[in-house]
Amino acid sequence: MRGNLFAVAVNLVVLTVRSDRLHVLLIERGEQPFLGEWALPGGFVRPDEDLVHTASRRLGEETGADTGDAVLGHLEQLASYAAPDRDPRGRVLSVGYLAFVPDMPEPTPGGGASASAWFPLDRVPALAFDHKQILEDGVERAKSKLEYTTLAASFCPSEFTVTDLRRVYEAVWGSSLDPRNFQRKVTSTADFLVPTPQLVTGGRGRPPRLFRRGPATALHPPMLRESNRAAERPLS
Amino acid sequence: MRGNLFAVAVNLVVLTVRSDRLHVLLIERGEQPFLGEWALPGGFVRPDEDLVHTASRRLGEETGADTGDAVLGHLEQLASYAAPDRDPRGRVLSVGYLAFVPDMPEPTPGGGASASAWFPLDRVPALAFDHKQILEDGVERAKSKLEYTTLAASFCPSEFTVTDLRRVYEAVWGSSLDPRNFQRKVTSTADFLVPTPQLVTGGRGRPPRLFRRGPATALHPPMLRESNRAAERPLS
DNA sequence: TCAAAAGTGTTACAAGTACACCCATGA
DNA sequence: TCATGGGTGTACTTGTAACACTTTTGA
Repeated sequence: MRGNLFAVAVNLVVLTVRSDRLHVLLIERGEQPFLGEWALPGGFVRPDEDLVHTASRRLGEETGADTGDAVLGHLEQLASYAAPDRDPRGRVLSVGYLAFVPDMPEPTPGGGASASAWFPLDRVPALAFDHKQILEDGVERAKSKLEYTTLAASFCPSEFTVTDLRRVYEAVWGSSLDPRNFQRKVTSTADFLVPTPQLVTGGRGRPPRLFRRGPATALHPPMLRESNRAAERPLS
Repeated sequence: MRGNLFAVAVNLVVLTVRSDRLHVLLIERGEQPFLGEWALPGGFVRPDEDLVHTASRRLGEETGADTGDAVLGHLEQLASYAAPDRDPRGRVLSVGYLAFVPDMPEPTPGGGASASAWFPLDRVPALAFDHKQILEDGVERAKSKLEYTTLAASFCPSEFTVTDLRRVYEAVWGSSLDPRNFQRKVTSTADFLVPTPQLVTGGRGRPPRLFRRGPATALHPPMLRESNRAAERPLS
């Protein structure tokens, strides 16, 4: 076997929707290199540890929730990054992971971080290493995954309304969707949403019904974003 | 930096269409471990070499064509595999790459291989390491990429007929498509196919026109495979 | 002139878009 | 009772499926 060895790290693009905007979890580095700069959470893969185990462990440490195995949330491999000069310490390969989590309290930093916080995607600071690229790849993957899977529900708590789900799509895609057609589309897709007997009272209009995730994973036919069809209609 | 280091390899899922069937390029290992068994072509990443450079270099060595940079063919990263026990020599992370190449002459083995050959996908022997998994992931990725991109043309030579292109879809998906509707679909997608003035004579029927690839990369709306439509209409 | 493959036209149907309209609640 | 958001009905439009039909060649 060749002698050129790599350190292998995992970096997480953890996305959530807060206040109708897509946010990413960033940590402030508590050690060299890039001490004090913002970066994606991550860590080195331990001996005898599989990649997804490292990712799920670090995700739990940063968010407090065990989102890797739980019903809520979603974790998948994104891509690997190994440019020879991407880390000043030497040859480090980073495997990017993409995570969707429901909105949760402020994070508690772990794993070599001095602070951590949720950033809206249009307010992301300069990032250490090549993490800007990893983040962009993750966001692009997230946008297209919503088109042909039911993963948007991974951003929601265990029970949610159709409007909650629509706001996830609008936040991730940055465009607005027709509430009436959206309602019909998601409620008529078999096994996507399971209705509960409960309605949410206290809001302004007619109380919406609460749903749970169904067993469906794919959306056929897909939900199309604006950009696929015609000129984009910005949200705001 | 931690002391647990990995060797990093690249493994290629090289697909092509020969005789209307999807084939994968396999090598017979010329060294330990798994000496004499079939495996995906690959190799270790050299110092100062980026992942895609390793992949493109090894692809060129195995096929004789420089398909990574050329107009013909396609090369993309697939996923990384790093189970602790996947290689008996120690901790080895393998980055899978997926390549589409036009049909070409028999390959010449390189890089630690004693032989290499194209195998139809339904005649693939047992594979070394976890290469069966990598191959399955690559084939599944290929199938879905044909749905929403123009990459099917990467399997064709620089000039090809609509029927050539249709046979690519049929070989990869393992299903047959209506030649008349397929014709309309691909010729009416802007910038997918650029007509040349030439017709192919010598065949049995009306001579088909030759096309080149256009600049389009995405297919909107996507080309749907049978399985997508059948799955969505179960027992009513 | 016949068989075969390329390519066009047409009808039927499925799905998405746009929007009118009704429902159920809080203020 | 009005404003607000949830939810349904429906005409219009786009795209696919199925298939009849014409075109252009070799045998």
